Amino acid sequence: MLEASGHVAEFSDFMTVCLACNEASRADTMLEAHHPNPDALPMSELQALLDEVAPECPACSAADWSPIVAENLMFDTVIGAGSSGRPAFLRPETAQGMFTTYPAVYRHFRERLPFGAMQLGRGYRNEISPRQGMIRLREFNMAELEYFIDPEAEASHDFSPWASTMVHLVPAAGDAFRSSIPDALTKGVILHPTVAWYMARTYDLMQDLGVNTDKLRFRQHARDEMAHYALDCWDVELHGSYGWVECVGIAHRGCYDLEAHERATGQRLRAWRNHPEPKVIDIDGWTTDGAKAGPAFRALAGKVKAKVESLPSDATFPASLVLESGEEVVVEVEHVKRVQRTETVAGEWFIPHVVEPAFGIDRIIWHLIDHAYQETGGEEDRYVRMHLHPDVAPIDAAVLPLFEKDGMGEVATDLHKRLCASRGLLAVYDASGSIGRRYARADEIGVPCCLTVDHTTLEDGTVTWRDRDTGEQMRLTMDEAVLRLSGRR
RNA sequence: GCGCACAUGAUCUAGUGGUUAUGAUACGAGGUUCCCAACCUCGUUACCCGAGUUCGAGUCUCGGUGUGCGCACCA
Repeated sequence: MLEASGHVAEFSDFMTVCLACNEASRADTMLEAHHPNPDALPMSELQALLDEVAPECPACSAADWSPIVAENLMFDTVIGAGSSGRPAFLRPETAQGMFTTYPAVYRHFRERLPFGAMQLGRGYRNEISPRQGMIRLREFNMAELEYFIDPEAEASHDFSPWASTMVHLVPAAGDAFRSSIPDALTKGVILHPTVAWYMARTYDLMQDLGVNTDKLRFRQHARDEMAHYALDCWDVELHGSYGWVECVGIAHRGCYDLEAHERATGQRLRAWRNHPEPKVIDIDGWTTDGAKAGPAFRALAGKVKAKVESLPSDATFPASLVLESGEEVVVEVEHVKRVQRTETVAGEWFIPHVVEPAFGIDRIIWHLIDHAYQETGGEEDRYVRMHLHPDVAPIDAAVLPLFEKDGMGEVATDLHKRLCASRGLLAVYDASGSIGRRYARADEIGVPCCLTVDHTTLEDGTVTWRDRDTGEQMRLTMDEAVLRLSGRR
């Protein structure tokens, strides 16, 4: 499967080590001046070119290189124990399983395009030196959607909700600019409507998760950067402490993947398209008479048949034919027969195209936190707030009795229990320290609101609702507070 | 992978070849306080791992691991 998808080849770098200083370099990178595209060379040709050119080591200027070794970015492992173990790789992305199960998904969607399959899972890459904390991991989480479409069908996405939403676009050619996504599609900057559609949907998702959209941009892959099969590809980049980081890739992969797997396995990975009107085809030509041609041509019979069937209806026999493989044969009248019939063709099989939005979960979560984290005050009076969107905040509310006496503790405990019993809600109870200290604790971990129980609560059942972001307070009955919080879910 | 640096409670940090290893913050218990990290008392938690040198190593040496930075790498 990984060979079919190109990962075995594509995820390899050809490395060579300088025998003088032990510095490892990529052979193809060093030979860029001597070949138009050394990246595409097979290993043996690259080795020959390296021997011929003998480039200087970028580290020590020697020109004495070890034989080229293929370094694969996939982790290899062994399935099973001892000598019965079979070599295997940890997947570098989740996508491939969705291509190989395409026939089942196609059936599941009752054989009608468009449809999509999604997968959430881990991928593994043998990064040489990961660094950058959660940004480059050897084991990471991703969510990928393979959305299969008919390349000839008119896309009918409704872009009206995004008509006035200006986003930051960095096209492959030309300067960055602000535009709405539908405008960029109309102007031909975004090449495909379905790609534009997922860009728009992704923009909404990022906003709903609490990404600061001023720190979001769409960057189009340049031609030479795009995987060779992709027709168009836009990354969503988020800006944080590491600068602009690719967090989502939305790629139009054409029919590359299904075609590659079909070629590798022989299994049909296609969809059926009816013609608007069934096509009536008159077949008028020749074929071989197997009973006569078979014994006459033996091993060549198949090729003779192909050749004869390619002849026009006015061909005459006997005839001397040159086969595709070069042999010349004489075909007699008795070897052939006329074919004349009418066929009705209702439609055709074709390989769907696929648009793939792929989300780097860890990178997105990291940026949610990066964007939400805010320090105010100075060295002495630093105050930290985590402005997490309420939908992603792990704790929905904090219940704070002003004091744990005169029954306030009991009322607060009851309120806390009520909140936690509400579906999808998680509240914490905190009675230690001054009230300000408890607000600070809650702000620091991003609790969107605090509910404070005081003496008035004992009299009329109202609590103070304090907003994390503004510090503003209002009085609500406990019923209203519970309702409000569960309504957020 | 190469080079350089660093590694002490939950966090930040002081420190020295020699009794019980600083301090602050945080956290817990109690007190106080009627709404934004106040204050008082008490309390819990640490020298990255392994080997070596030494009477004695958290401190010195070597190796390992991890993290950061530079180079390379980043489909």
